[in-house]
Amino acid sequence: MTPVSYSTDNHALEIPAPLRARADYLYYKKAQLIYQEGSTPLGAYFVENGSIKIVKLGSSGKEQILRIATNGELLCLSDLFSQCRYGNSAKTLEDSSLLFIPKQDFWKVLKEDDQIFRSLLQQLAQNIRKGNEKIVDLAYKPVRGRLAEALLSLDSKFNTTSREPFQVAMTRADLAGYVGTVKETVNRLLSEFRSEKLISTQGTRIKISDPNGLERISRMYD
Amino acid sequence: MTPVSYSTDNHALEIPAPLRARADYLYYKKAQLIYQEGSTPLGAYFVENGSIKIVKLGSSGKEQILRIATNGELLCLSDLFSQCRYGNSAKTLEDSSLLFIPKQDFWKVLKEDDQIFRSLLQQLAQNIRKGNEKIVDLAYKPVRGRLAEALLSLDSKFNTTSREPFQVAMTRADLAGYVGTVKETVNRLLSEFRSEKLISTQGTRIKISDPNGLERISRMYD
DNA sequence: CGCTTACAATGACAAATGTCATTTTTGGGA
DNA sequence: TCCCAAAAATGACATTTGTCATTGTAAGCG
Repeated sequence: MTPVSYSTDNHALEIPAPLRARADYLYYKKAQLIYQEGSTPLGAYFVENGSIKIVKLGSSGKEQILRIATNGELLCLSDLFSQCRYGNSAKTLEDSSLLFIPKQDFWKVLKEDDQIFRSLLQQLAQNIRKGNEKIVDLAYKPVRGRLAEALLSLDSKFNTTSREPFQVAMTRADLAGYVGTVKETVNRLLSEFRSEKLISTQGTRIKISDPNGLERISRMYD
Repeated sequence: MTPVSYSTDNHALEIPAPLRARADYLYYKKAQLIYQEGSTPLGAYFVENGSIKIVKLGSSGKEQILRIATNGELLCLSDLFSQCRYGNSAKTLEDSSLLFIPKQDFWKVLKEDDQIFRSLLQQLAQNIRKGNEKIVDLAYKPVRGRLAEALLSLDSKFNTTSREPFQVAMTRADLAGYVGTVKETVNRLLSEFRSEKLISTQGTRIKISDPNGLERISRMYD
């Protein structure tokens, strides 16, 4: 089995065998806290299965979702490198299983296997790049555009294979946290999108009917 | 009342000798482009002297300042790690001198000197952390709060030693790009701050009269 | 020394978005 | 199946912020 072919995107990352070998399995139920901002990192977490939101609390307790990690992704890498306390928290969006590798073992593997080290660095650099794009979007793209973009990116992140309706374990409040707004605004804009035939919704589920239309809205302000 | 202590890091980072040994000296005049988003990284840049803005273009050509690098800081580290094109551009804010280390030499040193590697990783992790804080601020803190915060952090970044009036080579447009707004809004808010006796201005210069007041405004929305 | 250009400052206005309050819908257990 | 709590949806309203237009000011250069 050939390991490590980390493409620049987030589809089906493989967890390197040497790390997997030293890992413990952890199971979390939906909406559980994995680690919390301010506490001390004890090791690295890989997402084996499920989805995790990486969040940071903003003004008056609103949570901003920094990113969403799915299968194969590594959490809290930068915190391990920085030797500091956690700079953010991680919570499950749905029932999930993770791999946990204690700090020492983690560093040991990285020391021994330059290949893995490099690929993790690349994952880190990729996160930075995404983060920078998020900054620019937040600074200059209106909520409407950000929401359109978010729907597309979430859809591609979660509906990798199936053509099923967009189904994510995210409430409107989560969506708001992801986009950087409040849930009322999300609802209002989703209503607009609905009447513009860009999406349809049934309960929590959101189905994208016109990806090109959303794409256009998202790019309208670039 | 607890004394104000905004941002405690950046005391004079030293450029590691092994890197310095292999570096070329580059001199840039004010407002010059050092590298541009989309082009291929050839090596690493250290700021020897001066100040650099790391920017990314947003909607309708507005530029968002991702961070400002001063003495001892390394530019474009994540781009070197990611093996991708530059994800942002760097421009001087004032006449500056930089050290340039070609990619190969850079990696060589990192391979040989674990100490340096670690410290650069830490610098990178620190940037990520700052970036995440920027994301949360942009998402949830009003411009007024962000501007107050920016004035304090810029003051501490540039006026490390002297008690001189805040003097940065930044126009109001730069300030707007740093905070994530437009220059008119910056001007309006600076006027407010002025009439609230928090700052005073003479031309481009901004002097902070009441750091605690600004601090309070900045934290008002946390 | 004045000219010219870039920048700062301000006002009027419209649009986007947040807040608060209320109603409707949904989905999971008793 | 019904009921209830949680979530979605919507409306009214205030505020913040961006846009456009104009004026005032400062700084560099011949």
